[in-house]
Amino acid sequence: MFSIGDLSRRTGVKVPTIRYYEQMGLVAAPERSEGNQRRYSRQELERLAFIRHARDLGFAVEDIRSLIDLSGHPEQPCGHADKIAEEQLISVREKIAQLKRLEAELERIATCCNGQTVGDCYVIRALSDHALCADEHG
Amino acid sequence: MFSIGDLSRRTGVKVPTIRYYEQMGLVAAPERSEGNQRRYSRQELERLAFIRHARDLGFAVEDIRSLIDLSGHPEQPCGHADKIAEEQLISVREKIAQLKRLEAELERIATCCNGQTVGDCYVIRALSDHALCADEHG
DNA sequence: TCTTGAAGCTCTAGTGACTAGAGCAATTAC
DNA sequence: GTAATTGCTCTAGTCACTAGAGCTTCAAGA
Repeated sequence: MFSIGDLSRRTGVKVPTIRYYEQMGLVAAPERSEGNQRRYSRQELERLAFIRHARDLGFAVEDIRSLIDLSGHPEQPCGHADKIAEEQLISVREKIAQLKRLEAELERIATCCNGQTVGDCYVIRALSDHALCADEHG
Repeated sequence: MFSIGDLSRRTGVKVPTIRYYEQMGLVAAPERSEGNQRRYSRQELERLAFIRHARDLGFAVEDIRSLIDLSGHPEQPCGHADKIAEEQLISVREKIAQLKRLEAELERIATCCNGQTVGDCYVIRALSDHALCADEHG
């Protein structure tokens, strides 16, 4: 049996976060010691590692809930799991595209400032006047 | 003079968000009509457009506060403004790098599933077993 | 002038995914 | 036995909004 601290060290999930996941129903409430401390089995360790891994990949808690539900039914078709992963991939790609637009604009703004004072600072001027932007962002 | 709705239409900032910015002290409390409704001047319109633009570029509200303070002192050196923009650029680049790692991993996971059921679904297996990952992420 | 409907007002609470802190109790190592 | 560490519950804070209730004001047409 593992204490909550053991679980935290083995999965990389912080102790308060584990308790938060329990509150949210992502992990089941575990057994308790005589002194009311949480005691986890290996199965619960694995589930938490699964959650950690999915969070690292950017899945929302609700998606993780679905994936956990699915993994409890290994005989069902996996179209739903594939769909969740694919949508996550699409969402990550959209975020990358948006951030790249920002990067381009910021790069232009941050490197074009040859001014000495705020009065002729390109950063401030560019923010004040959208017309100075190279293209649409946001 | 503009109503809060005029301001919203002209800047693209939603009405509740304008009120929220006022509460946060990002925009000053404007004059009021006899019936207690907000009435904005052109100057306030421009400030809100500045804020909108900076938010679109991903600046945090605290950074925007600094940039606004700076823009009120055009005679001061603009090193601080440049620094804020540069740090924002660095932070955007870090986010892009992290998301690209996720993209690679998700692509591998989402496209490798040739299974029919959850039991042999690569998405579920990859999440359960970090050892299946191509490299470190998260 | 009256009426109607849109727009405005304040206030509270909710979002997501945690994080921080207070004030205790239990466990573990020496 | 004792001291340090770890654990417990509970509340509140983070960020940047967003939603909703219940009310008032405004602008345009009849």
